[in-house]
Amino acid sequence: MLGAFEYLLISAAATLGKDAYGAAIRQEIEGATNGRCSIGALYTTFDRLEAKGFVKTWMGDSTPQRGGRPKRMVRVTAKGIQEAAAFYSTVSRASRDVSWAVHRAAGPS
Amino acid sequence: MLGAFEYLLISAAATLGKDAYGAAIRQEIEGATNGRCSIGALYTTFDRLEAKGFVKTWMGDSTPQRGGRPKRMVRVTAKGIQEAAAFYSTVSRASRDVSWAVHRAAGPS
DNA sequence: ACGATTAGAACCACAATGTGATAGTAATCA
DNA sequence: TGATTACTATCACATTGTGGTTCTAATCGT
Repeated sequence: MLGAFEYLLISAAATLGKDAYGAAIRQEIEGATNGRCSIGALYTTFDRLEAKGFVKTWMGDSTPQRGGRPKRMVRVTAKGIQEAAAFYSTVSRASRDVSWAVHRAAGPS
Repeated sequence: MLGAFEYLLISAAATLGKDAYGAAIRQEIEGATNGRCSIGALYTTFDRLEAKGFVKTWMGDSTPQRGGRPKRMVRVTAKGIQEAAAFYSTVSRASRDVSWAVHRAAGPS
C-alpha cells in the first residue's frame, strides 16, 4: 500500500493538475496538514513514486520570475490514480464505524 | 503523523470496542484491505503505539475454547483517538478536490 | 556589470514504519 | 498423551519519512 505521505503527494499533484510542481505541491500539502511538510520528504518521495510508475516528472521551462529556476513538473499516472484510489477506499472502509469520522448524512430518506 | 497501518490498527480497535484483541483486529483490518494484514506488523505496531500512549493493552483471561490462549486486549486512549482524528481529517482535506474520492452528495436540500 | 536576493531543486545520513518467516504457549479433543 | 487449534511474540530486514544543508538559475538594485 502507499504510505500516508505518498498519498498526500499524489493527491496534491492531482489537485494542482497541470500546475503541479515541487514547491506548489509542498504548499498544497501544508494546507492539508496544518503546515507540516518536510522538504526532504518531498523530493525523495518524488523519486520513489516515479520509480514505481505512480507519477511522471520532468523539468519545465524556467519562468521569467525572480528565482526562476526550472521547475520539476509532476503528472500522476493512471497507475498512480489507481493506487491512490485504493488507499482512499481502504481508509474509508476502516473508518466506517468510527467516532471521529464525520459521515455526512445523505439527506432525509 | 500516524502511519497508514497504525491508523488501520487504531480504527479496527475502536470499531471492535471492548472485544478488541490481536486476532480480531487482524480480521477487521483484512476486511478493510481485501485480505492483507501482515502478522508481523500487528504486534510490533501494538508495542509502538502503546509506547506512544495511543493504545493501552493487557492480557485478558484465557477463554474456555480450543486454543484458548490469553488474548491481548486493546483499548484506544483519548490521545490515540485525537491522533486518529487528525490523520483522518488530513486525508479528507487532501482528498477534497480529487477525482477518486467519492463525495456523497448531501441530499436534496 | 556584479553582488544581493529570491524561487526552487537535490542530496544525504538517519529515524520511523511496515513485513514475512518462524517459533512459542495455553488451551481442548480424542 | 499427543494431535489440533487459537492466539501471541520476536527478529532481521525492506520500505517510508525527515531535517539540515547545499546547489542552481534567474532577477533586482546600483
